[in-house]
Order: sequence, then C-alpha cells, then structure tokens
Amino acid sequence: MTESMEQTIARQVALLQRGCETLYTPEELTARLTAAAKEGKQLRLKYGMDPTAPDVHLGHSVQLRMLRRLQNLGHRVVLIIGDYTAMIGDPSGRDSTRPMLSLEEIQKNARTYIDQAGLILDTSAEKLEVRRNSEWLENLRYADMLGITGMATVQQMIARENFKKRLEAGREIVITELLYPLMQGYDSIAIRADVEFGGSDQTFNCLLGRDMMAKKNLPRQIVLITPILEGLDGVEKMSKSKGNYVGVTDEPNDMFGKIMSIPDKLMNNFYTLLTDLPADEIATLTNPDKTHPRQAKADLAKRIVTQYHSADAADAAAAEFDRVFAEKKVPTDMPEISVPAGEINIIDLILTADFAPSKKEARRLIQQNAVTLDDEKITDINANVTVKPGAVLKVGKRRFGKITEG
RNA sequence: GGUAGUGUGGCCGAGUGGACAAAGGCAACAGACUGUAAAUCUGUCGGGGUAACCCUACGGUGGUUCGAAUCCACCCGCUACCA
Repeated sequence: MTESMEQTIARQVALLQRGCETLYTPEELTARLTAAAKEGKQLRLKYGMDPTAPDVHLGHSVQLRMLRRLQNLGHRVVLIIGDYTAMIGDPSGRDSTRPMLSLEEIQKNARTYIDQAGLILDTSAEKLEVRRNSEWLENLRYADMLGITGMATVQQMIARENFKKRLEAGREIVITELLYPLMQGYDSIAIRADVEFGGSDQTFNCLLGRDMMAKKNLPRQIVLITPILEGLDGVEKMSKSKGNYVGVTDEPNDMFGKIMSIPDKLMNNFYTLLTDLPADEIATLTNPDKTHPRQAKADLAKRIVTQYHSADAADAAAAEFDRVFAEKKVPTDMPEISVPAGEINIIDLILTADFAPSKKEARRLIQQNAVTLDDEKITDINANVTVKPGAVLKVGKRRFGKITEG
C-alpha cells in the first residue's frame, strides 16, 4: 500500500524541520506543498547570498543542504546574488557599518559563490535559477522606492534586536542600512518566492519580506530559519573572517583534521546540521557512554569529507590522520622546502619553510621543543644544520616539510 | 555650531607621568597528558639581537618633561546633551 499524499507531505515537512530553528509556519508549508503537488507545480525557494566574502563554508551548507532536500522533492531553488545590495552592506549580525564593495569584486565573488554552492545544490536548469538583484533593483525609480519604503514602519525597524542594540549603545546606523531589509524583501516579491531560507541572523529580513508580500496581496512567503553553526573554536559563529571555518573546497586531509579539532560539545550540532543521520543515531553517537567521542568525531569527519570529496578520500584522510597524530609518523605528502646545499642556520631553515612568521617566533618554537629535523629534536637556537635532501623538518604537531636542494 | 565624553595589542577590555611591550578574558601557538588538531594543566603570545640592549606600538601631528598610553595644543573618527 502506498502512502497517501497527506502522509507524503507530512513526511516532507517533518524532514525539513530537522535542523531547522523556526519555521514560519509548518501549517502554511504543508498547505503550499499540498497545493504544489496537486497542480504539479514547483515551489520557488529563495536563498540569497551576499557576495562580500566568496568562499562557501559549512555554515552556509546548513541552508544549502536543506535546499537540496527540497530540490530532490522536485522544487526549484532561486539563488539570489545580492550584487546590488552588497553595495549597501547587510547590517545583520554585526554592530557596525560594513564597507561597500566595488562592482568587480562583487562579480568575482559571485562567480566563486555560485560554483561552490553548486557542490551542494542540484544545478540542473529546472532545479536552479540564479538571479542577481541588480536586475530589478537597479532600475527602480524614486517613486518605486517610496512605495517600497512605505511598506514598513519605523517601529518595525527599531524593534529589531540588532538596531535596538546599536541605538541603545549609541552607535551609528546609516539610513541605507534600514533600506537593506526592504530591498531583500523586495527580492522576494520580484521573484515570487514561496519559501525563503536563512540563518537565524536573517530572521528579521526574511519576516519583513513575508510582510511586504502580504501588503502586495501576494501569497506571503514561508520562512525557514536554520541555527547558526559554530566555528572550529566553539565560541564564535563560523565565518571566513574569523578564520574558524571549514570551506567546502578544503582538501580532504585538511577538512578531516579541522573537524577533528572541534570541541566535543559541538559534535551534536554538527551531526544534526551537517549530516542526514536520524536523531536517535546521533544521540547514540554523541553519548560518551555509548560511543567513544574520538570515534564519533572521526565518523563525523568522514561523513563530511565524503559529502564534498568521496568515501575513498574520507578513508584516506582518516588513515592519514591516524598515521600522523596517533602513530606520530610523517605524513605521506608534504610540501617541499627548497634549500641551498650546505649548512644552514636552523632559524633560517624554519623561515625558509614558512613555518614561522618571524625569527623570534622560530626561536620560541625551538625553545619550546617543537622543532625536529629527521627525528632529531633541535634545542639549540644557534644550531647550524647540514640539510640532506629528503630530510624531514617538523615544527609542532602539524607542520611538516621535506627538504629538497635548490 | 557649542559643551562634555571617548579612541589601547587579532578581538574584548584594564591602565591617568617612571615599576608599561601595556592587567585580565577570548582566540592563536607550543609542551605534557590523552581519546584527536577534544578536555585539562603548564608555558608562549610586536620586531631585531646568543645576550646586554635596540627599534616600532596605546587614533594623527606637534609640545611640556630627565621621562608620556597617561599632561597640553591642534587635527581626525565615534558618542551624548544643547542649538
């Protein structure tokens, strides 16, 4: 017996609520999915990206993966490149004004972004539509703009957490920043979005878009808010500028290692938001009485590497990780350090390898017993060493290099 | 336009004439231990020098002083109150 359409839809809604912080609203989503199924129509799923920082990382993947699930159900993603709004700068998630970007930078970033998002999304023509919001924002006349600004109130704006804080702290808010959410909302109108996806810092913007659509007598968009993914430090949100991110284009070994470095307490969130495992399995994996945390984390890392590379690459990365960090052997692949033949001062060698940013730092590393040349610990900061091609220089636990003559 | 306040290291945040390359926290790095690049503990954390020591740095430029992140003048940014 096959399940009824109601059951199918209910299952889909449940699926989407996994790893979703808030859904405005489940009832509307059910209704919209049902209507789409009856009419054989695709839902239009809006996801906007601000092309200010080009690299897509696991933080973005939370939303992108959710979009992919809906694509798999037959729906269409409308990826909006905020090329026009990037010139203003989104005030979300920050407490000060952002700098504006040049058009060339924006275009370049957009390109990278689309390519990398394509690693997660289905990029076939019927499932993905890429739009730039300059298409409709660029040609608005002032009168149009008045119509748009008329759709929101000052009360709405200042009630917003982010602006409220800045207002109270007495930090400046430029008027164009108030316009940003309105323009993002107008994007929803322009593309007739059925659902908009965003991280929790996008709640205000997404809900305003929903409101604006209602004022235009359009079916208001459903809003699906995902939690913010923490970065590798476990303190701040994952972001490129904080350097605490895993990029979707990171090399397998690097990706694996970075995930192994997350604090244990982050595992549950990472499992929930970045894998498709059912909740009960995640509970077992992240319960230290049932699964050894090291095992659980390696499993997580493998799953993620598999998503962006392959199962083979994941196995290889896991093996390499054990080799280097558990067995303390040298990695199979190392960058080469080209050094002139003969004697060289150890500090100069470390600098040549680019393993330290300054002589002082190199000296400290030696004093801290972090430097090894061919298994021999170097403890004398004045040491002059004769380098043999093929010798391995190790600094700390993670920096390795093979010496070549040149 | 007036008055008052404020600007410190990657970030947050102390410091109001010498003991300040500048408390403390976060992040980062190293070592020990381990279960890993987790947790914990210890150490490091501007640059040059083996060192003594030198240079650069507390928004900018000058000044006072034997000596300034700290005092003064002007300038720049931000904020508040007033107009």
